[in-house]
Amino acid sequence: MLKHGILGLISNGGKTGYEIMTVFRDSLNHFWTAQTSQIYRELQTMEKAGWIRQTHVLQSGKPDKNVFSITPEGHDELLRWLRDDNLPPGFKNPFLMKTFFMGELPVEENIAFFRAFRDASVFPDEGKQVTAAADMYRQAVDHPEKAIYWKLTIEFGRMYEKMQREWCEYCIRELETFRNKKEIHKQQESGQ
Amino acid sequence: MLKHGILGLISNGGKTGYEIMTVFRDSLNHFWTAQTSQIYRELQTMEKAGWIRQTHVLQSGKPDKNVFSITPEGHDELLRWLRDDNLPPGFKNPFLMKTFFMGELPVEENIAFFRAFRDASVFPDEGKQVTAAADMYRQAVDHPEKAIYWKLTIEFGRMYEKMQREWCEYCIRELETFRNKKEIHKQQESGQ
DNA sequence: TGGGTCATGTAACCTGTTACATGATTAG
DNA sequence: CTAATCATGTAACAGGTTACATGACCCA
Repeated sequence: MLKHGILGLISNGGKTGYEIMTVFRDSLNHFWTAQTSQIYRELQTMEKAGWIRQTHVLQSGKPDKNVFSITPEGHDELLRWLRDDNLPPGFKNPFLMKTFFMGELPVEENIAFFRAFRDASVFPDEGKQVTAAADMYRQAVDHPEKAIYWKLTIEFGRMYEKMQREWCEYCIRELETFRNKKEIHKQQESGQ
Repeated sequence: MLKHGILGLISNGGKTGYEIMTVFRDSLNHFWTAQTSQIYRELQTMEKAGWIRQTHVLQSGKPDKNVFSITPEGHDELLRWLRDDNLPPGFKNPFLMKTFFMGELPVEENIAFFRAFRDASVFPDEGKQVTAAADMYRQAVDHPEKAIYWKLTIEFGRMYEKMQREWCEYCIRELETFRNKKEIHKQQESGQ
């Protein structure tokens, strides 16, 4: 998957490992992450596979760099992957895992957990996003059709966050009802 | 993470590796997956860590089994994890990755992609869910507080699916508008 | 002179997937 | 008779994280 992300990124112009890392960090961070260590490793295997090709570029005042560009084989692979209706691999959601086993803790603590989760914005911070947006729109001068797809992924992030907040509200309501029922039960017991 | 899921599962009664696998397959499948190979490996390392303890049980008419139960140390670790507000590790969404690079394909193909995605139910099939629900409610006789948390995760799945369908609708609308604009542009050109 | 950016990587480790291997019982 | 269920694992590989290591230039 990361391999295909890299192919997509260099499909409109060669990039260094470092540049690829910055794009992941600044623009794709709301749906994928990648460390330099992994990027350089993937670049090596992709070159062996013939999907990309390396050019050593000498620079003055800066370290030399290795620019990776896509080969025709790499572009074929990119299209093949885009068209392939592979099911996503096993879905993992750590928050739901926690939620599932939360019964081990007091209800009050769980309500606090959901309140904190609701208030914590998971979506990348405004500042970075504005920069990323600026980059995108600069690219869009040449390729307006690229910007639209970026907008679609951003909209997903927004909708996901909204849904998550609503889900937290639902959880809080459910747990409060549950807690209140228990309270009444207790009071009745001690009243007898 | 899987380790903590396993701890949670055996916190209310020892289980075999096989039983743990069936719970992942039947009840937790909407937010986590795990193969037996991984489960048995994790059980080994968890035993070494002192979180769980193994009892060999002889059976007649069935193969012998190894029942794993949680130790006090394991239970401490479960609570520690539940309370730990660790950020989730790098979020990965293959669908958004594809969306981002979809500009490489014709718009018409992309619209078809979103239509297919919208119509494909990612949520586990009804039948299995009913069985899982029955299991949960059977458990709930003893522990009504456990069933509520399961309900919360199910509700997340429902809300997520709904959001995803709405997002697909949004994407289809955006791409149709984009396509229509291009069409008009083309007609104007050929009209000149 | 100290921190940020540009630039490249290695090593060890952990997590997850795929494929393989075995074998008894039970229900249709 | 055959497929499903119960039951246990190993081996190889792929993907991802953390920690470490180096070094020059530029700006404050």
